[in-house]
Amino acid sequence: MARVQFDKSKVLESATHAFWRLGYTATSMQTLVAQTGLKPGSIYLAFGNKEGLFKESLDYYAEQSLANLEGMLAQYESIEEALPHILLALIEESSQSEYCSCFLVKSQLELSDEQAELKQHVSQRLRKVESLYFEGLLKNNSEAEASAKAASVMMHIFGIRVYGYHTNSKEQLMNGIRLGLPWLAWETLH
Amino acid sequence: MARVQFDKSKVLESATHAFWRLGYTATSMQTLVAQTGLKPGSIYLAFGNKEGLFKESLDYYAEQSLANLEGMLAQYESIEEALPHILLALIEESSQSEYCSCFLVKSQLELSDEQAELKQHVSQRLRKVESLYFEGLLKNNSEAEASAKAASVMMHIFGIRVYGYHTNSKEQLMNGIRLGLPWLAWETLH
DNA sequence: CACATTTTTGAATGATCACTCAAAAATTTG
DNA sequence: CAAATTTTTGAGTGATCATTCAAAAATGTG
Repeated sequence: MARVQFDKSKVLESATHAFWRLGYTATSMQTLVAQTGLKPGSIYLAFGNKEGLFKESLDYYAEQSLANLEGMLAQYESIEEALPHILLALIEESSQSEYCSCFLVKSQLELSDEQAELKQHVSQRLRKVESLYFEGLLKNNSEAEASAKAASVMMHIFGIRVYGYHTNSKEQLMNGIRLGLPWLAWETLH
Repeated sequence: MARVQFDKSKVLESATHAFWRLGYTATSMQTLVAQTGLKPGSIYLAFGNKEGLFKESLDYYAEQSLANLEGMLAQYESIEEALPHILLALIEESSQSEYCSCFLVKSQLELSDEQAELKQHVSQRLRKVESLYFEGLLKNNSEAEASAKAASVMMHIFGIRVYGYHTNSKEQLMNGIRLGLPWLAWETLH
């Protein structure tokens, strides 16, 4: 065959799902072979090695997340209006069965300094999310205010990702973020 | 030998350090053998298996953390006064080289539903931390207020643990938590 | 349609995984 | 101090790990 036969996006979809759920280390190549339907040789030809497939899975996830985020931001007048909806969606997501937290957050915490390059790769995608919030906040805030508010939003998102993974209490999460982010336009939620 | 020869607390210290830094899956028994100085047979006689050693390491870490937290809370008049110092210490910690985030948070996110028992074990220790904050907050707050504030504090702590692991900006973290926790007695910090 | 090129196949590789166990050593007990 | 009990030792276990590669199959090219 001179043309690629498999659907790369479907392969990345299933690889992402496996890595997301089990983590980088705990996902074996044999699991990936089973999940993607590809034979070992095909994976190694297309992605180099396990780390290569992991990186492309991270990118696949990050691109979808960023696109989804930009879509949400575009739907509202201001970021102060959009964020309550975005955060509510994260909280709703966290109460689903088989909730896996955030692939980027999980990967960030799993990687140690021995995998500095991979860790930086993840870190870069997380910074991209923060800069999206920062840019939006610059419209109605000074640079210092926008920076602090973006950091606060990121910490609350991380909070939801961790808190929501070990407890199942939407109400508790909502009360927490309403208290911590009082400058958002919560009144437009209903 | 009819008496245990090795110092259990020293063994748990080094095992905790390895699990904390590398994660449960990525820490091999051979690494643990090298780090603890014990031979495989001794580890298995004392702790049953890798999971048993991991659980005792989690408990070792959790007990130290809770004791340290209780010590900090006892030093101040109110929890509103104590928390700025506690959070500042977490931020300072996050800027150290070889910072490993929080062992409990990392473990919580690493474990999937396939390891439900271990996951619950971690979850229980995290809830213990939250209930400590909740109890302290009950002194000056209604039950509903104390509950929401405790959730907010936990989310900010999770935020510091994740944010501080991928970025190195004490200032950004401080600005973020001052903004999100305005009801704390920040003025007593200096 | 033949030949060059590229992809797929899947059994096999050596390394490393968690874990075992019989023998040796250390300690308690009588 | 001798016998009983318990711990330590460390080479060895089969299973699973990431990865390879020669042969087969599928396409592009002239």
